[in-house]
Amino acid sequence: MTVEFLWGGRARPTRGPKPALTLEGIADAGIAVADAEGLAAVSMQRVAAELGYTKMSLYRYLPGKAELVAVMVERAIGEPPALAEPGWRPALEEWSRLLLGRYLAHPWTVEATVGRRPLGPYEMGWMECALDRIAELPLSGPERLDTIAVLAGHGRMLAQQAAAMLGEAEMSTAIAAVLREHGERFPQLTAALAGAADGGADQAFEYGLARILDGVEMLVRSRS
Amino acid sequence: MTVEFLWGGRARPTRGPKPALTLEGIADAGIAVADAEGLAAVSMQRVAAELGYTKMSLYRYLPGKAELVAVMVERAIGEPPALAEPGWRPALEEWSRLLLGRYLAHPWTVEATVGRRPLGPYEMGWMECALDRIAELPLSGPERLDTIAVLAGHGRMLAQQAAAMLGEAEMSTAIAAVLREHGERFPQLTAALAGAADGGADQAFEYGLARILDGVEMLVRSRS
DNA sequence: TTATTTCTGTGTACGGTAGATACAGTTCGC
DNA sequence: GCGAACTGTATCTACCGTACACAGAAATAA
Repeated sequence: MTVEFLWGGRARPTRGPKPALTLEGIADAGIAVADAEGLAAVSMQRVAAELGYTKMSLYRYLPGKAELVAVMVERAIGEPPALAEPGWRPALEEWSRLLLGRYLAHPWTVEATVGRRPLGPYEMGWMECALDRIAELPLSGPERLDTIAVLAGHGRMLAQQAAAMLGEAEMSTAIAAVLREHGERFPQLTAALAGAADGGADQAFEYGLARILDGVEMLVRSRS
Repeated sequence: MTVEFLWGGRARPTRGPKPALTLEGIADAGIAVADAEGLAAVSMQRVAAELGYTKMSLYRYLPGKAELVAVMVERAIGEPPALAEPGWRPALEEWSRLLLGRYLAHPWTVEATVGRRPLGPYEMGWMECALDRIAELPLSGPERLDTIAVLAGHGRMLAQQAAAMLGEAEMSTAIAAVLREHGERFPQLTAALAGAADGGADQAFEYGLARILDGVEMLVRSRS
């Protein structure tokens, strides 16, 4: 259902009144709501109201809410990039940072893409353009897939973490508040957090990215 | 709100009738529903019906649904393990595999733990016990935190991926079906998937785990 | 031109959700 | 025994997604 909607071309009928809305416009309205108030605030009613129409009119453009969210995700992630960096490692770094940027620009995309769901053309395009840059490495097909999956997962995790801190004061405030009271039960956690207050999320992303790519580079070197 | 509920002790009042339910029993009923039919099937009504009570009676034990899910997650993740393996790397491997096991046993926990939310005692205990095993490494506090965050994120990603394949035939069926039609647009993806059909998720998890820990080991060695 | 067909947006209705509130019954401390 | 405190229940509001019937608009066929 959703997969046909994402991949199938939608032919405009010739008869009848001109449609007042467009699929893209509806999705953009949904994205605006999600950006401002979170994915939970996105309802048919809300999106339709944002456009000045009734919720039922949206069903002329989409089969249901699942498809709305799917299209929103596709447009939020956007077209896959043209990677400028030469060499597989800088290219993967660039790819990872660009993907993180998309996630950070629309933090709700992480929430919207958990669980079983079909991928859209853009999302597949992102995978394709990363795989293209590591095609020549001495890695098997599954290994290449797993490599970019780990990188994408790392970006998702960090975007989620960054979004959690966004509305809050400093670091993951909930943790801090709890540690102030139960710190003695978690000495290592307390100690590790004491040395924080630096770059935060940016630092964390680059640290993980470097470790993952170091690991990939080790494997590649061992096979050359 | 949720954080006080997870961390604050609940004192039983002395007067009045005996409670017919327990918080643990309610959470377990919720877990049973989520295991069998997914997190979406968990509603106050459904959980109460499972116990033979009306939904409003649950509000005597929990402030709301958010707290129910939080308690469900805590019980599903369970007590942090006592890591048997000696040495930091085998210990982290054990920790990662155990965590993945918990996620796989209750796939909805991944879905239930996206976005900003307070951590419970068990979840913090998992972090603590991993941090304890890498406390002596030449890594800064944030680096130690980021290390286990990357590992946890990898486990989450894989559990999610495994859950997506669970109800389906072979590999991520949606991708396969799409590639059958639009394969020429994604040559690298097609090629990479052609060499699959092996261990699948298990293989993918071990691959990523090895790469990440290789990267950490490189960093540790470079500082010794 | 008129009639017909097809599509648009809307109004209504239904079953589901979370939760507030008011209430009747039970059980303890005094 | 009595009153206070607590239990579970019934009722109510406010949403949610969406199925369906319908009036009006636009393009085609007559």
